[in-house]
Amino acid sequence: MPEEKLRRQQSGRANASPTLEDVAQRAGVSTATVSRCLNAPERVSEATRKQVLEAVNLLGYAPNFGARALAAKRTDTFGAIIPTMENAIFARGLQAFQEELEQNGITLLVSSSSYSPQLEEKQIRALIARGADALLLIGHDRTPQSYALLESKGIPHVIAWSIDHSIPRTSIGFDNRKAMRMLAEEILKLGHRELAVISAPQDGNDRARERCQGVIDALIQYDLNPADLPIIETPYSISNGADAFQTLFQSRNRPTAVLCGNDVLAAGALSRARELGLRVPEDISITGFDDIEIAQIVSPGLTTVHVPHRKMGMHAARLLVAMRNGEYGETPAESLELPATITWRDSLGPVALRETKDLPQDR
Amino acid sequence: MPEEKLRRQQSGRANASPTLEDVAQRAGVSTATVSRCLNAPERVSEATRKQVLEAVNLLGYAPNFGARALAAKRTDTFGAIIPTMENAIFARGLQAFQEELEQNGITLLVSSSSYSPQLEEKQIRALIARGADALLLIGHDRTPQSYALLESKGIPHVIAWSIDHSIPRTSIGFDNRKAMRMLAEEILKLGHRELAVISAPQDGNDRARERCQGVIDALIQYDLNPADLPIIETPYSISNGADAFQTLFQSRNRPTAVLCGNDVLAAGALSRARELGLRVPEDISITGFDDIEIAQIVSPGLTTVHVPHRKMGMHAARLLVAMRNGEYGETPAESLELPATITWRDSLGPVALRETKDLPQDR
DNA sequence: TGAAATAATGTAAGCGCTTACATTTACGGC
DNA sequence: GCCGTAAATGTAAGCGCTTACATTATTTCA
Repeated sequence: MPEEKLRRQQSGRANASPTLEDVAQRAGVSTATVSRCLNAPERVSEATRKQVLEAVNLLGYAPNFGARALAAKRTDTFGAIIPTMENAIFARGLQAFQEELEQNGITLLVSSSSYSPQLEEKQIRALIARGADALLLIGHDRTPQSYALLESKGIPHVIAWSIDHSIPRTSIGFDNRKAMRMLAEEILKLGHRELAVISAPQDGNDRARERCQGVIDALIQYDLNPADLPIIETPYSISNGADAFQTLFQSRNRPTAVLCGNDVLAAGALSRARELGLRVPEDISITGFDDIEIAQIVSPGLTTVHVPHRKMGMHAARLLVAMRNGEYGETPAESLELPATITWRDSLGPVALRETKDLPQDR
Repeated sequence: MPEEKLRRQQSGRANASPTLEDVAQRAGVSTATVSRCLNAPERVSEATRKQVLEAVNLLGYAPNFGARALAAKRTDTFGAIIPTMENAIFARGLQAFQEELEQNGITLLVSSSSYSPQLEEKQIRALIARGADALLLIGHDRTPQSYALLESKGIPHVIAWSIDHSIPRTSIGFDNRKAMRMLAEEILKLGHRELAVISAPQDGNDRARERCQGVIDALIQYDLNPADLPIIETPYSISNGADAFQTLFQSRNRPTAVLCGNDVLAAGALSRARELGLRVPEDISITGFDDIEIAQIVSPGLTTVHVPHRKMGMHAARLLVAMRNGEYGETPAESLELPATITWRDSLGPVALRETKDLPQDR
C-alpha cells in the first residue's frame, strides 16, 4: 500500500470519502470482490455480499464516478442540450426523456445553450468530456465543428423538435414547416388576408425558420405576396411578444391575424392586445405554437399548434438507448416523424367585416 | 508504452478520443508539459505552447473529465437539485445561479427531485459521485441521511428558497411564513373572513408548510379559528389548481378569498373561476405566490408575493464559491435573508357585500 | 567567463475504479 | 478419497490525467 494512503488511514481523516479499498479492507475481501458486489452481485456469494454491503453502509461509501468511468469506459450518462430552461417549451419533453432514461438506469445531464450555436458547441464538448454516452440535441442548426466533434468521437446523438428527411442524421420530431403552414391555411380559410408573424430570431434556429417558411407556403398557395408579410424577430419572452405585437399593431398595414412562433410570444401578444383595448378574436386573431400550459390559461385560450412533447422525449430516449447499445451498428437509425396537430381554442376567429376606424387608435 | 495502447495507435482507430499522451507525442513534448499548457499556460514557453495548441487542434483533443477530476481532486462543477423543472418556479433563480457560476469558471449540473426527499438523497449521492464541489439545495426538508452524507464528505452546500435562523446551516432566501402572513393580513384587512388555501403537499416541503402557517398566524391575529381554514393539498399544476378551486367553491363554506401556495396553482384556480362564471375579484379573490411570468399574463393579473428569484440565485452562487474556496474555514457561512414583497395586481379585492344566492350555483 | 539563480521541461507516482487472468475453494461422481 | 468442473475470490494492470520532484536549459551578474 502506498505510503500516503497508509498515513491517511492511520490518522483517520474522517472527512475524505472512503474508497473501494477501504470497504474491501473493512469487509476483509479484495477490491475486486467489492467491485463485483456492486456491479454484478450474482457473481458473489451470499455471505460475502452481506459482509461487503455492511461495510459499504457503515462507511457510507459512494463510488467515485470519474474513476469508474475511467476504468469502465462508459458512464451510463446521457446529455441533453436545450436552448433554454427559462420557459416551459422543452420542459415536458425533457421530463419524458428523463423518465424513459431512468427506466434504463441512465442519468441525464442537462445544459442550456441560450440559442447560441457557439455556446452549444462548448456544451457538447463539456458533456463529452464528462463522458456522456449519447446526446440529445434540439434542431439542426449548429456549427460544423459540433458535428465534426460528434462524428469523430462516435457519440450517438439524435436531433429532436425538428425533422429533416434530406439530412442523413437521425432526428425525431415533427415538421415545423408543414405544421405552421397548416395553421396558416386555417387562418386564410377564415378570410384573413393581412397576416403578420412574430418569430424567434431565425438565425441558428431552424424551427423558427421553418415555421416562417410555413406561413409563406400558405400565402403562396393563396396567391398572396410573401414579400408583404411582416415578420418581427425577437427572443422568446412574454414581454417581447407584447412589444412586437404593439409594433405590428401600430404599423401602417395593421394585420388581422398575428401568428406567433410560440406560445410564450403569443401570450405576450394577447395580453398587450387586451391592454390596447382590443377584443380577441373579434378585433384581431392571435395564434401560438407548442401548446404548452400557458396556452390554456390565457384568455381567450390560445389556438395553437400542438406539439407532441412527451412522445418526442420518450422516443428520443428509446432510440438513443438502442443506439448506445449498438443496435444499429454503423448505420444511423431512421428518423421518426410525429404528427403535429392544431389545438383549437378561442384566440382565432373569422376576419371581421369592419371599418378600421372603429378600432381604438393610439395616437 | 503499454502494448494495447501501442496497438491502438498503430491501427489508427480514428474513433477513440485522443489522449494527453497522443497530443504530447505529436507535439514532441511530455504529457506534463501538455497538461501545464492547458492548465497553467504561463508556466510554459511561448514556442512550446504554440506547438502544443496546434497538436490539440489537429487532434481535436478534449481532456477526459473523469481522469482530470481523479487526478486533480476538484472538478469545478457545482450541483443544484431543484424539486421540479416542469414549471418556471425555479427557472429564473437557477438561471441567475448559473450565470454567476459561469463567471467563476464553474459548470453547473442540475437535477430534479420531484419533491421527493428519497429521490433527492439519490441525486445528492449521484452529484457527489460525479464530483460536485458544492451543492445548491432547495428548502430544509430532507432525509437525515442526506445531511449526514453532506456532512461526512464535507461538501459545501447552501439552502435556498427558505430560511431558518434556528438551524445552523447556511441558507439564503426569504421567510415564507412571514411573507404569506403579510399577504393574508392584507386580505383580512380587505374584509375577507372566509379564507381557504390551496397548497402544495406539505410533507417534505417546508416552504409549503411555512406558507400555510403564515396564513394561520394571520388568522390568529384576527381572532379567527385556524381550525376552520380549509386547506387543500395538491401538487403544483394548473389543472390541479383548477380542480382544487372547484372543490373549495362547491363546499359548504364557500370562501371569499383563496390563497394559493404558488402562482401555477393560482392560475389554475383563476381559469376555473372564470369557467364557473365567477368574476375575480368581485365575486371571489385569488392570490398567488412567487410572481413568475404567468402571474402577469393571466387576467386579471395575479396579486402575489414577489420572490427575489434572481437575487437568491446570484447570492447563493457567490456564497458557494466562497465556501468552496475555503473562505469560511470550518464555520458555516451566515445565512442571508432577502425580503419578499407583495406585488399588487387585480385578483385581490375587498370582500363583496352580497347575497350568496346571487352567485352562480352549480347543482 | 563562470557560478548561481531561474525558467522550462521531463519523470513517474498516484487518483479510485474495473476486469482479464490466475488462484483457490466447493461440489459431485465414481 | 480423488479428480474434474464450476463457482468464488484474489492479483495486478491499466483507464487519462495532475503534480511533486528531478533534470536540463537559459539568464543574470560579478
